[in-house]
Amino acid sequence: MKKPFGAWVDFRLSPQDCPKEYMLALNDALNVLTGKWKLHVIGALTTGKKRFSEIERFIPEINPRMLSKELKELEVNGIVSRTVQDRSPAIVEYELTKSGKEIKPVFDAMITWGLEHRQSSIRNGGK
Amino acid sequence: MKKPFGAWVDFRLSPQDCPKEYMLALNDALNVLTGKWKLHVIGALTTGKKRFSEIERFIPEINPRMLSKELKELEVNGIVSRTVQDRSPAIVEYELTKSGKEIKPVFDAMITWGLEHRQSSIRNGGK
DNA sequence: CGGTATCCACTGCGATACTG
DNA sequence: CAGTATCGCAGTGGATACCG
Repeated sequence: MKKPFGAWVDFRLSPQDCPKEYMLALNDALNVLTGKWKLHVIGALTTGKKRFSEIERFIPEINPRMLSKELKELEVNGIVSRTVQDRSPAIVEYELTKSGKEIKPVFDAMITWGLEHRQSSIRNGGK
Repeated sequence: MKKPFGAWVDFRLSPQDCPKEYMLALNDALNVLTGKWKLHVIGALTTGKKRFSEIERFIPEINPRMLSKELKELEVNGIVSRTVQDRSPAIVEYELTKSGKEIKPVFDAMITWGLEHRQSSIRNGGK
């Protein structure tokens, strides 16, 4: 962590001489983002704490099985927290953790790249 | 594109009122990175232009079918370029395109987040 | 050398129905 | 309300063999 990893280009990702921790970190980030609904779920929670059914309404096309699965994965990965309020009908609330909120710069980088990339794809007449 | 997208938190990702282009950009970025070997292939090519068999040696566990497939996808997505030198035994070389090289900040953001996230996971005794 | 072809296992995801 | 159970299918990826 001490040395800033200035250049990606300076190291190889595979297999021997690649900084293991960077690959792990990269994979962590990727794991958080893969799966059809992760982005949507995180997006839903960026507007604040929500209950299961609220998220469902936020992402109309998702089915409860998938939502449950994605939430569980995000929870295991420390991106969202799940809290149960023991009222008469129990209330379950999901919320982004600190890590979950801090993922924003990653999205921003992806969006920046994606927009620029789209532009150059168009310029090249490319697909 | 004019307005910098300062805050992710300011918009919802799903479904109606999310800036479509951001979602598209985000998905573009994600598409480039998903698949078991994409990261490795890009990593291999960050150290420069390489031939098919060189990449294979760089990623020993990959099989030719997968390498071929991943390279084709990366090519279609404008991340790598493929050039054939018409020597007697034809030489095929793969190289990162401009877009391919420019993806570095995305990786850096992911690594930064991943490293920090790992730290806080440990602090919380979590995982 | 730079790939394809074939086959097969595993998994992601959707649809639908059901439960404490 | 907040999920789980079951099924089924399409897509991903591995192993191995083969080709110009």
